[in-house]
Amino acid sequence: MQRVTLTEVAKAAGVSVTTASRVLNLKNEGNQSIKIGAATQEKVQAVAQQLGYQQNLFASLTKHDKASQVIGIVIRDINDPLLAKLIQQIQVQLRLAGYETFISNSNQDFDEASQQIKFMLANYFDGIIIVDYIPTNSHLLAFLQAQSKPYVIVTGSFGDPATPVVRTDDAAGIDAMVQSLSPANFKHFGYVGSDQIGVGHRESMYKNALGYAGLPVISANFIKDAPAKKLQHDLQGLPLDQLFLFCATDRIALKVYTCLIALKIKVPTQVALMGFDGLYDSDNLAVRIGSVAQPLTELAQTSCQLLLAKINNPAMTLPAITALKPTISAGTTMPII
Amino acid sequence: MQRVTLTEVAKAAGVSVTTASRVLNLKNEGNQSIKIGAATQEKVQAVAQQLGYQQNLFASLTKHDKASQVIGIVIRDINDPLLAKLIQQIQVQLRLAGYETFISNSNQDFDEASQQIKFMLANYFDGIIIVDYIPTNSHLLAFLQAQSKPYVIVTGSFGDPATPVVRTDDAAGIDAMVQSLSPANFKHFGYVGSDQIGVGHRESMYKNALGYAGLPVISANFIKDAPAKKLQHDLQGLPLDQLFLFCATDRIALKVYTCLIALKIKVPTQVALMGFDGLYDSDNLAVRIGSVAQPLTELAQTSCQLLLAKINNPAMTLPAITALKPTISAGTTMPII
DNA sequence: TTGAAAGCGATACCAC
DNA sequence: GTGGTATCGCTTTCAA
Repeated sequence: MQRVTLTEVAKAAGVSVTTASRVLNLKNEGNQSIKIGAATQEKVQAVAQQLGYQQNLFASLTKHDKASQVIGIVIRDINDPLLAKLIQQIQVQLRLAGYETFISNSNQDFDEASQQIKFMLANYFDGIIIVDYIPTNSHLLAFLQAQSKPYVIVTGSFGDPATPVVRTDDAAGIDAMVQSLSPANFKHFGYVGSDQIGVGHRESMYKNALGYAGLPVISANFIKDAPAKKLQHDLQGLPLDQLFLFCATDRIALKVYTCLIALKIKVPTQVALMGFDGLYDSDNLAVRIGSVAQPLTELAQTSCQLLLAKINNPAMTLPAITALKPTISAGTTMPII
Repeated sequence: MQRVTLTEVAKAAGVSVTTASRVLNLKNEGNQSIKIGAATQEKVQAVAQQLGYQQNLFASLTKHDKASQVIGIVIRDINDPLLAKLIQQIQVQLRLAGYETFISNSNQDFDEASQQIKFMLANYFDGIIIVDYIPTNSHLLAFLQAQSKPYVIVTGSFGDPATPVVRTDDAAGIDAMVQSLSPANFKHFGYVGSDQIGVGHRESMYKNALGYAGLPVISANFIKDAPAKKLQHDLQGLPLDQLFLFCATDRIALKVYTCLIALKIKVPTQVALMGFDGLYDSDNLAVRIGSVAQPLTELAQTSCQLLLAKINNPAMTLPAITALKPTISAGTTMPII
């Protein structure tokens, strides 16, 4: 692990550490105000290169607590394609603002996440973005609030007034979806749910929206997520004609789709299908699942904007909740809406 | 950003920094050899808590360059579900060994990856794992080799003798797949490829394996990845009877599957389907794509093992290439093999 | 244009 | 048990 230090470079180049430091920083930032002899510069550069000198970022940050230009992201599950997309967008935003990003995956484990967040607090990160955690336990939250480190929570549904949360307005999206339906096209309205965390509330939102729109709800047809065989069996119990099926997530919708096709049910003529998330927007499949699409770009933009604002002005107070509206995309599983 | 320093805690508690440091480290590690007065301990703990003291990890590492117990991972694309799975497994392995993990996503951009790797070199990471990069450009490689920081490359197909690479033996997997086929079941053998990076070589491996097994290759039927409409059209041109289709990836296989179903072709009776990667091993879909499954666990284990070995013994030389064999899983798109 | 020296936050060694 | 002090690698005054 023995790395080459600036002192060694300076010694080898026959200059002082001060000069060596200046030369190397000159290279990095093009600071013109400091002038150094051309010969000295060349010599130091050459020696640094030859010795494989690598600046110790940490040490260079210690004094005058400079910003590190690094943001940490703690993510609930990196295998969730939606979250992966989201952090990619966040990363793009941060890069535009000149920040590097380090991601910490907590793998669905809240204790793990706590530890990682604490780890980031103990580090040189300028700010932290917490993705898709709903801290039911308020211990960590209190801890976070006690620190001066700027942070933002994305997609979690927590609503503590002292906690800046940026999230999707699921209810507004589901309302918009229901309102966009042509009532003449459908006789039945069903739901396929899931036990996945943070998704259950969509069922009642859907029921509410249907009730509000004066559309008939067939609660008997609300079936839970299950293995394919089971799902296929349950689907056969539904009135498979002019049926509108809302699925809690796009993943479920895709599964339902393959089941329906296997049952020789026509989509969207017999059964129309809508998912949630906007996961399959590209042409990766032969079908494009209609969906209430998460406003990923806006989520990313807003959260970054808030975080950066807080970093640049630590005194400011961020809004507790910023809710963003999803957009409706018909895909190929819906008749024209 | 003003964070509370140890000095402030010490001052507030009316003790020396030394004592404060000792108390706080005592808490973290349960070191029994050092004895501190109970009253002092309590006081320091209380003050630290109250002030929201957070250890500056960096500063505590400067001296005697201690290990940070942090490994950095640079990944080509976090949106690639296979890579996401892989790094999750790596993370599990590293956690078992007591290491924290930070992920840097380079988003398919090699320059970005270079920058991130350099950034990690400039940091306190104990080692670096580079996931799925094929450095055609040897500049970065030379740079890496010039540093003393332990590193391992996973899944990249680069074979520089001084570069430790852990990878999947695609050819062995494809050979095994072809050998496992019952020749009586199939008349035709087709391929659906992709322009995706690092995947093209599977076509020739497949052809070789077929040739070696004395099976007929219908090269006319090797079609490229395309939009669903195009793919569907191309598929119709194939002899859709006792046809075995090998797809370069599981994603392509899934797309092909949905196209075939839409064309009312029966899988696996009329067309049998095999993908590559082992991506859809869970019950997320109504179909389980047969696949040459990447040995993810082994890839993770091996790469971590090598990296940790190098960290613990910097003098050792890691093997240039470690190739691991995929396993064949029939899924539901293959007749019993 | 260059260098000496102070200082950043924390730990480790050596006194007391 | 506790505290003073050197030290880590680097940047930043302040002199020269």
